[in-house]
Amino acid sequence: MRREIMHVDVNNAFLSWSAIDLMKQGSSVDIRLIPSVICGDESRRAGIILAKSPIAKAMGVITGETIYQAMRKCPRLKVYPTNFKAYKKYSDMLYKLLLEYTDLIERFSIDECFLDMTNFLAGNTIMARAIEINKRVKEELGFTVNIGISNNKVLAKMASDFSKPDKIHTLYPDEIKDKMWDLDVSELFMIGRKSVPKLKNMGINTIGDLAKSNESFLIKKLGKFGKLIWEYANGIDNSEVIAKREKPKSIGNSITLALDFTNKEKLETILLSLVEQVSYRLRKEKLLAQVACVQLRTKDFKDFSHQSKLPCATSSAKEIYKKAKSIFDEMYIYNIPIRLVGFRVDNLVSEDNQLSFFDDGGKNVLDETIDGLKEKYGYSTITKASEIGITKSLKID
DNA sequence: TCTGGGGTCCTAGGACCC
DNA sequence: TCTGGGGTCCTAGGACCC
Repeated sequence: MRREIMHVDVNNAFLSWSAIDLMKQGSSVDIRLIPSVICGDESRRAGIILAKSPIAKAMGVITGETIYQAMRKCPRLKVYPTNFKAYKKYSDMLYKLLLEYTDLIERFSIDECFLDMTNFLAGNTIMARAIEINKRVKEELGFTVNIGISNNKVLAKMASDFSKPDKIHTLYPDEIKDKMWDLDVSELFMIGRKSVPKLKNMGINTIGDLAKSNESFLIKKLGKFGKLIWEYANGIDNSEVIAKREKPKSIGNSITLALDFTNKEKLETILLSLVEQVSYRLRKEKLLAQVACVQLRTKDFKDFSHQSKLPCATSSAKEIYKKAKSIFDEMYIYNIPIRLVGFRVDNLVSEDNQLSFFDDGGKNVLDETIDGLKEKYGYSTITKASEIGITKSLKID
């Protein structure tokens, strides 16, 4: 059956949302209209550009570069911090509005949704619906969206990426050749930095070249990924719009340190703090972890990670830290400056699945008490000694 | 004063078993 | 002291997305 799929993409989400929020707080400038960027915290060495205004863009500022590079291109640049609380709020407002049009919405990221409209059009055309959504978002929420329309997700997503902002585009199968095949192959969803040179070496420059290339040759060269991108280039995608959020498959946190650390005890303290954060999130999701994974990044940007199975599925900070510490001991190399420490848990299983087999799933009273307080007063209110230690060492050292 | 943080999925190689 | 092939599990690393 032919599906009716829409992809809704907020134009310049972080910058637009920050702009609206700043004005709501009394600012008289609309930062969308001046040379401005949203940027991570430079003092924490996270100073990279996350969004830029049209004027900043015109001056050559690009997403992902450092604030230092951006300032050289555009010295008058106004820099604003991220405000994820506000972003979440506007994202939820958009989602709520979209729910008036269909029950089948997949929140693909904070600023993108897929809508399956197939059984929700009630005699209207999907284009009429898109026009209405576009208008209402602008008028009621104060920002603009691009909407892509087609019969599957990948085509709808490609369509929403055509000219911006505040536009509606279709990309039906009979339009693929005209609208998509002339684009550079790097524009195709899932083709990133590393794949472009590989494809160019094979003489594949445009999406059309990819579509017309030999599928088995691509599979031989790139495996499953080759099949996937060949299908995308030909507009083939049978994946469903998934409305309800599934449980996460892994949970992790990482931190770039304000300074490179070589000291083992300090790194361990940071690791403990990450384990506490991660295990808290794990318990909130009512999940248990079976694998622990420690990630380190050196001063010169070499990443390495080690993982190991936990003796039994657990969400206890103490149990998990025991494993994390032993993994770290085995990885730690004396005197190598470390830039980033990360910790994640993997192979997650649901608490209730597990409890029938193990009496307590490694639960512990201290974790539960702390979680209760965190729920009541917010995450930062109560911290174990290790977390306080962290804040201090990050600031003082 | 180079280069964030949160995820998912895939692959390759080694260990181990039959 | 040398040898095959299949299967599964585990780990490290790397690609992609936003």
